[in-house]
Amino acid sequence: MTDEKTEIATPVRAGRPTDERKTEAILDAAREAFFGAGYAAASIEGIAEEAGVSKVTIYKRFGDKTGLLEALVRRQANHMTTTIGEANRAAETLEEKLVNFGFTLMSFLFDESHFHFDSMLVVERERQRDAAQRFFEAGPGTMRRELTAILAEAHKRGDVDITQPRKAAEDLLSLWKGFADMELRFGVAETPTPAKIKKHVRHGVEVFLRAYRPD
Amino acid sequence: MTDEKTEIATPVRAGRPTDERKTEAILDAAREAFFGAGYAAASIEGIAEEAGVSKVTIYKRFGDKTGLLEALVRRQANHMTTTIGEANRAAETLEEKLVNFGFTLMSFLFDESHFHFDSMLVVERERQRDAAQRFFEAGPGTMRRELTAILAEAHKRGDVDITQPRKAAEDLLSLWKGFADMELRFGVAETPTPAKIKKHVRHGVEVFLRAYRPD
DNA sequence: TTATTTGTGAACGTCAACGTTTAGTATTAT
DNA sequence: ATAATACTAAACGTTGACGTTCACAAATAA
Repeated sequence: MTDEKTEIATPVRAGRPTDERKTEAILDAAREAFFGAGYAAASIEGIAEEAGVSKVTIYKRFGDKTGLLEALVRRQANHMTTTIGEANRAAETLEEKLVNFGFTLMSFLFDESHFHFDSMLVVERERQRDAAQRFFEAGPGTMRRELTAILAEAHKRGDVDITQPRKAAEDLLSLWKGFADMELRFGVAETPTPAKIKKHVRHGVEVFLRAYRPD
Repeated sequence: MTDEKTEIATPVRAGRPTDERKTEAILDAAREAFFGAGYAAASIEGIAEEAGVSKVTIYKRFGDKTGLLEALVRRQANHMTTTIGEANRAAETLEEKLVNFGFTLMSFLFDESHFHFDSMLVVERERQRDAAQRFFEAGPGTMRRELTAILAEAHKRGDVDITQPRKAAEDLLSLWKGFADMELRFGVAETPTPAKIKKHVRHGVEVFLRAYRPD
């Protein structure tokens, strides 16, 4: 076996190799198009032009329009998973830890591109039920799980008085997401700055800790 | 003036009168179509058929597709305004009052038809900026104003310790809307029953009052 | 160089939807 | 009865988008 040295991910096929940058460009363009206009209103032709790519290339790579959306959802979900992985950092106090967690999370959720994505997926969830649920699992579902663990541990240490950590995690997530989300969704407010997000997250943590303080 | 008896809203024109039930039927059908499929994907032909009405009638009444959407937004906003009017009922304790308010509100927000409407509007808010903002004013905006007033008054009476009633109102609204909203939006949960809504609202009020109790 | 694969551009067929027109029917006031 | 208005069905022109096909250019391994 002389091929022993070749890594797993080396196809070594003849002919012109696929340009992965094109794949990324297509997905980027698809994101903008689907987010801005919604799935139905977005056109493959427009996406191709925006990506600087032939329409045929898109069909070769993704099959059809739903295939493109699915690939996009998968990439976006991965992006979210890694982001959340970074959110759960160590910190001195519980308050600090929660603020860190919340800040990373909300920065992501209030990011323009994710925000539109979220909106689109809601409309499309009937036809893309699997995709929507997978996305929930990668995003809010994981968030809830990790936050629940943090709170359960804090309870054990006596920092807070929480008998239903999962419910409490939902409370905190709700406080964070909060009204700013509604304002954004109806277009009455602009995307919040990092400073504003931090302030908002801190406020949420304060209210939360006041409600769940021990004794 | 022999016409003194005639009410203001009597045009008394010759010819066949317009059938208002058709207008309602069209708007109902439009709601279902726009909500289910999104604005772009919904078809006027489909709406006409669903409403049992000729396509031409829709164009006569609403001009074009955006006109139809605008009329729908207006009706939905009115519906919301009246619903919220009923939400602010008197009650013995503050807790009771808040639970009442929240329950009426959340029943409305979690209603299937409103829920989809909300989602659609988000995607369409770029092209329907006025409509979206008007809707926000009629809905969440009014909610926040009324709840702020309730909380400010409760603070005066010493029932709670709230220095920023508007912010606190947003907190409570956030707690109510909460995680159930996310689950619903991603299609991982069904529309909650009234009993579940009430339980959820009560939980929110408890957490809220614990965070903002005096002393 | 040659075989092989990626990618492009342009054209094509198809379809669904918007919005209009037309000829005719239904319903009302006078 | 007549005039006026609401409404319908069917057809039409137009546009835009999906997805395919084909001939050809580009890039690579052998």
